[in-house]
Parts: sequence; structure tokens; C-alpha cells
Amino acid sequence: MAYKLVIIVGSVRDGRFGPIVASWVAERAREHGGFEVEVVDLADVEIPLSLPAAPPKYAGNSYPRPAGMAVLTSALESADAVLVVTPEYNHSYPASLKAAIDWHFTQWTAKPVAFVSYGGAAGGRHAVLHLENVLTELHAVTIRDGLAFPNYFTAWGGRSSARPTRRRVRENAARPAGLVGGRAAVGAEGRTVPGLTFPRSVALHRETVGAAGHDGRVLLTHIVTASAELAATRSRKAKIATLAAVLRAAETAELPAVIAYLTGQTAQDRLGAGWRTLAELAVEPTPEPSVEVREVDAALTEVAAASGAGSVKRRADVLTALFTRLTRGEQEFLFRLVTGELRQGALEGVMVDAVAAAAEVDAADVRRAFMLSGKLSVTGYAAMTGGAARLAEFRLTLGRPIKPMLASPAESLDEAVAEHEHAIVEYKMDGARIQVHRQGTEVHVYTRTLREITASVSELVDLVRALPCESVVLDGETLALTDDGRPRPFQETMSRFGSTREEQVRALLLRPYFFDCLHLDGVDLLDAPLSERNAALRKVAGEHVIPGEVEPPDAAAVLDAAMAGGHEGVMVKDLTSPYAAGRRGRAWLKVKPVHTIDLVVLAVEWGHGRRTGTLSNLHLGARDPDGGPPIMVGKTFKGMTDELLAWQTKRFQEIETHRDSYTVYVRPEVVVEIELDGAQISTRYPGGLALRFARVVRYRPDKEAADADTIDTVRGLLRGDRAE
DNA sequence: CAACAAGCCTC
DNA sequence: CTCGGCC
DNA sequence: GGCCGAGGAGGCTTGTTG
Repeated sequence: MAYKLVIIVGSVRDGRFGPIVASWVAERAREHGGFEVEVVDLADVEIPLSLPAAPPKYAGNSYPRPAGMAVLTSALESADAVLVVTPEYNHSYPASLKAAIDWHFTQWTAKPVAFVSYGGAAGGRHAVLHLENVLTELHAVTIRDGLAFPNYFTAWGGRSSARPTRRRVRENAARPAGLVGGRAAVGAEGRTVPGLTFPRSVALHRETVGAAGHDGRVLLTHIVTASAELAATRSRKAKIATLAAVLRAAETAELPAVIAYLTGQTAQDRLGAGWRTLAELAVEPTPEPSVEVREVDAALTEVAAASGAGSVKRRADVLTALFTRLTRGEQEFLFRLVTGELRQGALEGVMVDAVAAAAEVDAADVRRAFMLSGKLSVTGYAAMTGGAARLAEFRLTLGRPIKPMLASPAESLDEAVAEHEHAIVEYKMDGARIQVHRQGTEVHVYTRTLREITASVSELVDLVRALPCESVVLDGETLALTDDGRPRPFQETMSRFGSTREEQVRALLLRPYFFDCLHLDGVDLLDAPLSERNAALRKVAGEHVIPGEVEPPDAAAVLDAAMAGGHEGVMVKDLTSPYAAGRRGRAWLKVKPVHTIDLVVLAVEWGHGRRTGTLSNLHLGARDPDGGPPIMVGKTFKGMTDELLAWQTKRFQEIETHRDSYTVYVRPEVVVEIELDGAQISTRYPGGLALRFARVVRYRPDKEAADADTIDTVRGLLRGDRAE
């Protein structure tokens, strides 16, 4: 089968040298033989320059995709390797287009990509000269050394290509040597091509995903071993060393998948296969490990791509084929990975440090780039291939969401206020976090986890489009209101927020309440103090700014007003702090009034993971005022120390009435003091009520079931049902 | 065609 | 979303 | 101080099945 090279011509402006370079390369490839070449000229496929920087994932997303993007996408999907021909990278190259292509390359992680630039917008004579230089040099290298395209780039690109590798020549023998991959690519690893010097003005760039070829060489078993090592130690330093070693051994092409797997994720956004699907595979393991990370990634891509009728079976089939080739250890690892139960004591936080160690760069630089990209696979790849310089290129980009800053809980309003000399106190509203980007008339809305929801929140898009500015990035909360302007229960907001269906979208109107401004009309404000960001916010968002007061003389009054308005509480924020993207620091403190009630333990579930062998999750019941048996209103596993876990494991088996495979049922006589944020309507619990964020405070041996709080007390904790 | 199961999202 | 354990 | 993992509540969408 021919090896497919897709050449993307990215010169969409004037000049049009791109097609010339592309056809030249295509010709060389055809001469060589064994290649299928497809040239995609982006000028022809009409990708608008306003293309979003990070198109939403394809599966299950109704986001309107420009037709041109589909062309690009299908070309990339079919490619074995990609060459992008563009004007001077980073300059005349339209930023949005560059971002879109970048984004795609991070998706097709296993494909080698090279960029050629030819002088760009200089135009006229200079561009022609540059082009001539490029063609001459390419030709000379190809002929003179018998080396192929990527070798040339690898050699020229210099930097970290000398990373240790376990690749072996014979493993490449099956594929054609030539432009990409194959024997020649192996030969180039870590070498420089003698006699080649390139004047800077030639602007021949190497920007690759997978400089070493598309041929992954880290085996899944290596990942499994590393994961086991991580789980075996509690030392953070040891974990970092283990992870860094794997990163160093990996080829650049497989870095994204390796980073994903070792941080408990897959490279695919959502697989559509979880615990149930995997549990029913029942495939005999193979004795010897052989499967490469690349192969796992390819299989999972297929799983994620399955949709429509028959897709459930399709997913199972692909997974069965994969699992058949895995050892027992690999099967177990993949199972835990997919179900989100890796439990190796290291996720992204540790990986950030590991990337820094492996790439020999400052961890702070990695962390910052991660917060700005939102994807550690992207950041890690950049660090490993381009070092600190490449990391420094990450910045707040319109249309590319960053990780939102998070808040820490405060014990009380007093504590929160005391912690900051200059603070702003704002309402804490019970909705969903949103991050809004606007550039001109183009608006994008993202969730807390950076999922794009633009298409399903048109009312927010329209509203932001009308703000008095050219470009802006806002951080805020969105929720639905009742007719008299009070917040609807969280469940109703979510019903609207989570829906993409037309009827539902129209049924409830979402309102935004912005509380931060990260960018305004060309000025990045991430590092500016909150006071400055707040000024920008007020300037641009006007009536859509969340209620609050700067340095209020009476913070308690703000909290009272928030509660009277039916809100969750208040946030107390340090006015001098910068926007610490992705971090949960003390600069933002949340104050939410808590409620305490006494409930009866009805049963306890056996714990998992570090709680294996202990009775962990309590079933909680409220007293029936009519004298019936306690009415279950929820469960909790929170607030228990190890000591308490041990105690209750023993205690509840003493009053056990019966049990099933994972629950011990007990006589309803133990009273436990429960802290909670409130109650909500439930269609699942018999009393029609459920607890929100319930946690154990302490047991009440001094009380009996008859002393427990009633279901009416719980009902009184429904928000909006309180006398304030 | 309606009900259910699974997966993944919000808090 | 919360909490406790741990580096 | 920050990260990790223990697991809670509900909501929506998609595909399958009775």
C-alpha cells in the first residue's frame, strides 16, 4: 500500500508560492515512487480566516464546521505524513489558521509533520530568491546525501533530536525509505548533515510532530511498568524520576499519548466506552507484551469515532481485538485507564514536574504553558521538542480557552476577610462556570473544563457580541432566573445548560454574571492585579458584572444580601493577586453558609482503592415525623479520618442485619452529625429529597434514632425555601 | 414508540 | 463539588 | 500549599431493546 503524503498549502494570502513548492515536492515524491501524494490548497477549500482556533471535538458535537475544515480533516485522517507549505511561519501566516492546523496536528499525534516556509509576505524579489534557495538546498540535500525530507529537517532543526531512542533499523524495513519514515529517517536521528549551512533568510523551518517518523516504539507494557512504579512509591520525587525516564525514552510522535496515559487520560476526548463496555469484553490475555502505544492510540481513536447504529457493537469489537493482544497486566491497566481508576498517585500535577525534568526546563514555565494551553499533551510535547523557547510562545490567545482560576474554601467570612488586606467581596452564584472569548463579532464560550459550548448558548453569544469592545476574554458564571429575578435551583440551570435541543434551549434563558476580565482590546490582563482586571471588567461588561463590593466596609452585609437574593454565598478575593490560571490558591476564597443535621445510618458500602476493606460510604436516613422507618436522603463518604473509618468498619458489622456484595445493612440506630450545603429535589430517593455535598462531622453516641432530624428539616434546606 | 442503559458532563 | 492524607 | 483519590447529587444525549 502506498505511503500517503499530504501536502497542505497554507499560503492563503497573496504571493501564491505555496503551490509551487508543493508541486515541486510532490514531483520529487512521485519520482521516488511508493508514495501517494495529495495536495490540499487551503486557498481552494475556503477556510475562512475567522476559523476558531480550537475547533471542538468532532464526536457528538453539533458545532458548525466550515466546509474547508472537513476537507482538511479528511486529508489529515488519511495521511501517513503531512507536509505544510506556508509563508513565513508566525508572520504572514494567519494566526487563526496556524492555530487550527496546530490543533489538528496535536490530534493526529502519530503522524509526522514538517513545515516548509518560503519567505512569506516579503513578496517580490526577496520571496523569489528565498524560494530558489529553498528549492536548491532541498534538491542538493536529497541528491547529495541520499537523505530524505525529514532527515534534512531533523538535521537542520538541530536541538533535541539526539534524545536516546530504542528504535531499531530492522523495524523500519517494512516501509518505504524516502521522504518520511523508513530507513533514512533512522539514519538522521541525532545527526547533522555535514556541509549544510542555512542563512537565516532562507527560512526553512522544521516544526514537527514526530520528527522521528510515525512509528511508535514505546510499548504499552513500558507504560504499565512505569505506572506500577508510580503506585509503588509515595515519594513525589521518585514519581517524577519515573515519569521523566519514560518521557525521555519516548519518541516525539508518541509523547502526547504517553503523557495522556500516565496522567490517567486517553488522547481521545471521549471514548463512548466505559466500565460496562470493558467489563463485558472477557478476553483471554496474551502471555507476551507486544503492543505499542501507537497501536493503542489508533484503536482508541477508532472507538471514539464510532457513532450511529451499531456503534456499541463496533466499539466492543475494536476493543476486543485490542484486548486480545494484551497481557493481563496491560488489560488491567487499560481497563483502569479507561474507567478513570488509574490510582497511581500521580496525575497532571506530577507530570508537569516530570516534563520539566525530562525537557530540562523550569517547572514554572511548563506549568504556565499548561494553564494557557489547557492540554498537558500539547505543553509536554512543546517542552520536549522546543524547550523553554517553545514554552514561552504559549500565551493567552483569543479563541483558545485557558484553565480557570479556582477558589479555596474558607472556614468563615471573618477568616476570609482577615486573610486579605485589600479584597473584593462578590456574590457566589449557583450556576456553571463559563469563559467567553470575543474577537470582533466572533464569540466562543467554554466551560470550566474548556469544553466549547458556543453552539448551545446563543443568548450568551449575542449578549457578548453587543458589549462595547473589539476583543475580550471574560470569566464568569451562568444561570437561569425565575420570573421575579431570583436564581433558579441549580438543577434547572443545568437542565438548560446541559441541553442542545432547540425546545429546551428556548425554554430557559441563561444569564451571565462576569467576575473577571483576562483580556480587553489587545491588552492581556492575566498578570495584572485583580483591581486592574476588575476595572476593565466594569468598563466592558456593565450590567453583566456579578454583584459585589470592592473593599466593603461591611462584608457581612454583602453576604447577607447574597443569601437574601437566594445565592450560594460570597467570594472574597485578593485585589492584588494576578489571575492564577488553573490553580486553587488562597487568593480566591469561597464562603458558603453550612447546615448541620443529625441523620441515621441505614447501611454502609465497602470502600475501594485506599479504602478497600473498610466500610466507607454511609447511607443516610432522616426521621419520619409520622413514626415510620427512616427515609433515605443520600449517602456520604466524606469527612472521615482513617481512624474513624476503622472505627465504623468495626461498629457497623456489630449491628449488621444483612449484607450483599458491596453493602452492609445495619439496624437504624447510629446517629451521625452531617454537614451539608443544602437539599435538592430528588426523583430517586423515597422522600423526594437529596442532600447536596453531605459530609460527616462526627458520630453522636449521645443520640438515638428518635433524636435524629426529620425529613421536614431536610426539606427546609431547599434553597429558596428558607426564611432569610 | 417508549423505556432503559451507558457514558460523560455540571456542581 | 468536599474532605483527609501526604509530599 | 498543592496534589491526589475517596466518592456524592443531578442533568442530557445516544444507542439499544422490549
